[in-house]
Amino acid sequence: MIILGAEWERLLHVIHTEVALIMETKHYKLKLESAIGNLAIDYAQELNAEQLAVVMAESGPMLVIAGAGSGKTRTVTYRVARLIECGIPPSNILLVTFTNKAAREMLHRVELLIRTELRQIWGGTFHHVANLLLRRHAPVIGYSNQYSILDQEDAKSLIETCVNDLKIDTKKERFPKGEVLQAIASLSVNRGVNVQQTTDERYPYFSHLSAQIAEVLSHYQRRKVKINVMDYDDLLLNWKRLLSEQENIRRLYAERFQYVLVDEYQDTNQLQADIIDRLIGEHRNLTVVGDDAQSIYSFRGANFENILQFPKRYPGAKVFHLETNYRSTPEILRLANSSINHNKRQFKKHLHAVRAPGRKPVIVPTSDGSQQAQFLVQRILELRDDGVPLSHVAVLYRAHYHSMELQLELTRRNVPFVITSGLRFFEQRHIKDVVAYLKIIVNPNDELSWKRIIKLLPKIGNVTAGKIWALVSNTTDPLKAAESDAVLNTVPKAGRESWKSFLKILQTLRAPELLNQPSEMMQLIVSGGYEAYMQTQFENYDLRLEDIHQLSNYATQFESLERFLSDLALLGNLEAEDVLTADASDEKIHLSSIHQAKGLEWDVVFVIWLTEGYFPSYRALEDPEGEEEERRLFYVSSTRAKDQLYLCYPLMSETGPYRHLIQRPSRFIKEIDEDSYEYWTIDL
DNA sequence: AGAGTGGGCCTTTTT
DNA sequence: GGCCCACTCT
Repeated sequence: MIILGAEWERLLHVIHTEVALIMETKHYKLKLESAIGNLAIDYAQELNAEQLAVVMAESGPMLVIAGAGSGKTRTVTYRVARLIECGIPPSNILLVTFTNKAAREMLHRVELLIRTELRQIWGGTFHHVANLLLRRHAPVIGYSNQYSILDQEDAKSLIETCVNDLKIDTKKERFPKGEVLQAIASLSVNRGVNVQQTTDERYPYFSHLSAQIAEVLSHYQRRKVKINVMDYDDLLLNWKRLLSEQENIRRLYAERFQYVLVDEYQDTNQLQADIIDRLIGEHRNLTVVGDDAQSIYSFRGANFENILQFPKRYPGAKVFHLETNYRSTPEILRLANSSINHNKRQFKKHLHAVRAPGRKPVIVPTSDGSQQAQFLVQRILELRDDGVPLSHVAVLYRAHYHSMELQLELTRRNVPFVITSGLRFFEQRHIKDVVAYLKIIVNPNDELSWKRIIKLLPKIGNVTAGKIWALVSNTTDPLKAAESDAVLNTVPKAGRESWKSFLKILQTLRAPELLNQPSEMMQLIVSGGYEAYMQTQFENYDLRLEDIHQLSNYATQFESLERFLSDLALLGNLEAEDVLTADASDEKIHLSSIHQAKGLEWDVVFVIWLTEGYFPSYRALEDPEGEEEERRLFYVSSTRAKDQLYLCYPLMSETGPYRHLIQRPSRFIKEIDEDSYEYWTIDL
């Protein structure tokens, strides 16, 4: 057999990682109870009976139905601590959570419990773990280890390029936009369903185009491999491929991860469930935790059948229930229960409160959105006078634009607030521009980043950028190729001077002493011309410059450029805030979409725009399962409150898609028990 | 081919 | 109220 160079390297790589993994992994088939006795933690003292049962359970598949506020995090934390106390090495545990922040917090709490540092434990989101694995094994499935990660916007624009390449006439007949195509691709991959079926089910008005759509998407798929990039879905898909196409790799990780815990299981999709199925191998030590009543991500492919059918898919699985709510007053819980009981498809549960009685939730009709905003500000200030700090108050809403009026009013009245905004920090233009420079240093084949930064230069638009890309791609060293005269002559005369200084920056960035110094590199990009560019482009240039400085500061803690870039791509919205701004939450009220409020809690919660069409949203109701999911969303929002809950609905709206109509209160308000709340009428 | 301007359209949720 | 698109001028 003749083995060619690249193939040989791939083999070497596989052998190398296998050996490394075997060295780390041993077989642990402990009976957990055999190790009780010399435990440092007094579990029975610190947990209630329901929680204790979960923590002490033996190996094997188990499902924990954890109601809102029932101490889910606590339970998972103690279970991990206990596994470690029983002798399971941390490196044999995998903890998958919904955000990376959640994983960090849980692991930190475990460290406090067992008084040891836990570096070797693998924890994070599915995407994060996928990235860790793929950085090791990408060559086996046809990528280089230096692949870049596309965010949604990048994915969208690459798909649009594909539509252009295929010369599809988007005018003759209305063809879906990049955003829709990206959503179709994503749903198909995550639900394990083909494009035809996705369009039929979710975009029936594009059904007749599904052959063309499929063509665009397969073009997109090949294109990504060619330029060595993965989008969010590829991370999961390629993780699954690794496990199903490479039996040796699957076996290694099945043996390595002796205990797998998955949090927020109700929001996993088919692809994620498949990955877990393949990963747990023969030992079946899988703990999944979640609450079917809080499944709110079907729009991105989550399938709450995963949690409902878990006992069937894992015969012999034990099912545990955490039904004691420590968070909310009985009044708030009663209202939430009375709403969620209208859902048919769920596990039966009897979530009960242990806290002392408090105030009844309040329903507040207002004449319109601006009166609603005035009421909120007034009530928030009264609460502050009564000793409730602003940081203990949150306003939640179904869609980001519902908060616009309130933001104006808060600003006008000088009430400080933080907002987990629609636009993620890292998706802002100036951040993406600077990061694109770094990306091509790591992955010089990254077409999107190339085009992004050269289009910032004067006299270079789509067309010229395309020509330049054609010249530098398919060369062994695209960064070097950019210095050729052929490229310079492609640039319009008026733009050649700035092109030359651009080349200088590229050269500087590649200097060996800057290798893996993302922070210094960013400073150079800014001083090398980007600052001047920002001054001409943005009226709030100084704020944006400050953002970049903070990011650069954050970058200092990374030992490699590639790690920094992966982290940025996979960091959620909330986490960005924590990472970059120390003072984010002192003495400020919190505005958030309900989705982003998942897992959080506040003393006082206001839910706004509880108006038919807004919440539940008309769009969501188009789907037959939409109403139940919207009701779960309402359940999530009301169970965020500890002491006080206010449900507000304006009767008239001057803005928004359904303006100038008399609005009706949300069905979610009408259907709850009448004596579970009181009404307030507002005079302002 | 790029850059700038005005009219029409649409408002869900995100790793 | 903001964003995208099409159109026009350079």
